[in-house]
Amino acid sequence: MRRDVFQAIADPTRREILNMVAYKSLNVNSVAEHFDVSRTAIYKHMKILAECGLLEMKQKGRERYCEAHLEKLHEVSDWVEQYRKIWSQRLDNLEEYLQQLQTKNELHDKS
Amino acid sequence: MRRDVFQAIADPTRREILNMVAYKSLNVNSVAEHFDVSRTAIYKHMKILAECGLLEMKQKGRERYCEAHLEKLHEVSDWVEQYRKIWSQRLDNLEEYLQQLQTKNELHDKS
DNA sequence: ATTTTGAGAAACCAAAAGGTTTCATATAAA
DNA sequence: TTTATATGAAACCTTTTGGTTTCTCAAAAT
Repeated sequence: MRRDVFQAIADPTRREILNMVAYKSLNVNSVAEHFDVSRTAIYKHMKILAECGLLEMKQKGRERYCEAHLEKLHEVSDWVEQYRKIWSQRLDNLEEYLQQLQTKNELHDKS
Repeated sequence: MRRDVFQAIADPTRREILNMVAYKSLNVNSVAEHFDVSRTAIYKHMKILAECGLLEMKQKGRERYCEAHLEKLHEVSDWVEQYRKIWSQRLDNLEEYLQQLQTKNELHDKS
């Protein structure tokens, strides 16, 4: 049972669940109603999200309200950020190179 | 065969492969050597990365060099960024609230 | 020309993922 | 008190995943 954030967000249904509870807490049933799979299936997705810390379930009477712990996504954020730096740096370099090329051509045209 | 970026990066071996080729291209065998599973297993991981656009395989003689297309990670970057905004905003609000509380207490102490 | 090497494909397998239906239990509502 | 509702757990099933071994093929090296 690998239960890390990367694996948790790999499933599109779980990403959608996360999005639903990102702004306001919802109980299990109201989340499940938005999908056309069984409540139990959705419950299991929510459990996975909870197990890796992306969600917290708070009992309130017989209901259980789920709130997102978005900070947990920092793991993904940090991971992707290192690569974003690389690829945007490369884009910048490319742009600069093209700019230089352009300048050279303009000089050449004038001569 | 769901082949999206989120699913591709869910596997730790694939994340490591991506990291290996992020800075310089490597052929299949030299990537495989760094892991203790079979070359074929690693090859399949690389194929998955290639199929979702995170990797490009370029034939060179009998070797095949793999280069990372990190820009493809923008899908993840964009997705996580929307939530990062939310959670950092919430942290800011909390901090501001605590600051105000502190200020109030100081005024109270002086009276 | 023969052998070695790098890579891809095929067939197969066990475990994990994602789903289902059914049952149990606690709380709320009638 | 009885009934309805929200949730959790169990047993089960199918497909996908991650791995294996074996085979083939083309390019390099001998």
